[in-house]
Amino acid sequence: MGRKKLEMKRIEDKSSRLVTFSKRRVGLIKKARHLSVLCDVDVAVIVFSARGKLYESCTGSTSRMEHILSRYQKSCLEEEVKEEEKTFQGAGEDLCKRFQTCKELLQTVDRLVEEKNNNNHELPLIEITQLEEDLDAALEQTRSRKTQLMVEYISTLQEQEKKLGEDKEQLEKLIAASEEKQIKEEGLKV
Amino acid sequence: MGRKKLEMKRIEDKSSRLVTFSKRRVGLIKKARHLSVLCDVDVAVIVFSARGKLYESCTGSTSRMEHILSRYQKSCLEEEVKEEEKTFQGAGEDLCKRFQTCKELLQTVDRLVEEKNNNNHELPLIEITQLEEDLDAALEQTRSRKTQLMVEYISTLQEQEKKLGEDKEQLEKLIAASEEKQIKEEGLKV
DNA sequence: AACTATTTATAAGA
DNA sequence: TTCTTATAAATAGTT
Repeated sequence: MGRKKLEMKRIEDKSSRLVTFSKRRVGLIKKARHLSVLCDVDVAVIVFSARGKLYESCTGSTSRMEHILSRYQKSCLEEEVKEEEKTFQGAGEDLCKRFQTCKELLQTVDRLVEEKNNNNHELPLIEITQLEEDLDAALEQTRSRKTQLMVEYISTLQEQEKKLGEDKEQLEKLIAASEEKQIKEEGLKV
Repeated sequence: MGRKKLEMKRIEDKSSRLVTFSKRRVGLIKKARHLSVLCDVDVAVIVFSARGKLYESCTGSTSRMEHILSRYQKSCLEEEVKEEEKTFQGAGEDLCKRFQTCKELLQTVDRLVEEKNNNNHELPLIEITQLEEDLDAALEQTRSRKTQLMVEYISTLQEQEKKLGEDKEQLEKLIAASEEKQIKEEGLKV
């Protein structure tokens, strides 16, 4: 749309490329807004310039990028589940597929944690502590098994400790009694 | 761009709105692709129709929505940190700010976990187990403190158990010896 | 930043 | 939907 038709390939002249980027980026975001307003739909646009600068636009009912991205991820998960249900129907295979979905959730979590770590190389101790505590809370539903095993183990050990303690007491009494007896007997002998 | 200039507001006629949605959606994604190709940049477009259907486009170096969204979130976090560093300079306040950033990460994790839970109301046991194990792995760096305390506690108990076991053995020997002595003495007496 | 010749997108109609 | 076409919008190259 201009004096000359452009080939659909990277514009080699840097200056032209930057100018075109500026113009078309604005144009794209404008078009996104129009689509959103005219058709009453949610639209998000994310652009990263060659130098990594972020340009974003989010229009529609929420106008919050965070929200539309959350909706996007949810939508993808739902789509996956549908696909899985279509393609696989055996119980075992279905399980494997659901498992994969979990895997992907975990990859996202992994990524978040990793990015967090990369951003703040030296988290203060207090923050690490808080992070740990809060993550613990978030995981409460799923991570109970391992903790439970440990608790059970502790409980077993505590019982053994108690039992051994009682045994020890009894044995000490026996020894005391035995010694008393010996003393008496020795006393008698003397 | 057509026979008539449109007002920039929701198209009330449903049929027209749907047709326009279809046309402009395709147009928007085409423009996104052109921007990406011509200027050699990464572009993502997400559209949700009024009925919740997802249309997406991701063009550029990665062409993976997952990747550009991860980059987006990273970029946002970096921006936040910058803003914080600009606005706050006291050590205490800085800590509070970083803490908030952590909070937001955790909210995202919370949301993911919650959404996952909402999507699959009845996760199979095997899957819960895997989910828990993998989340555990993802958290390894941050959640060690609590586990460590438990491990230390177990270790203490184990030591006590061992010590008590040894004590018990010794006491039993003493009793045995004592009894032997008694028997001898009783034997002598008889 | 503006301008303007062209190309592109698309609203309405078939 | 799909195609056609008149017209609006976007924009490439120029200033």
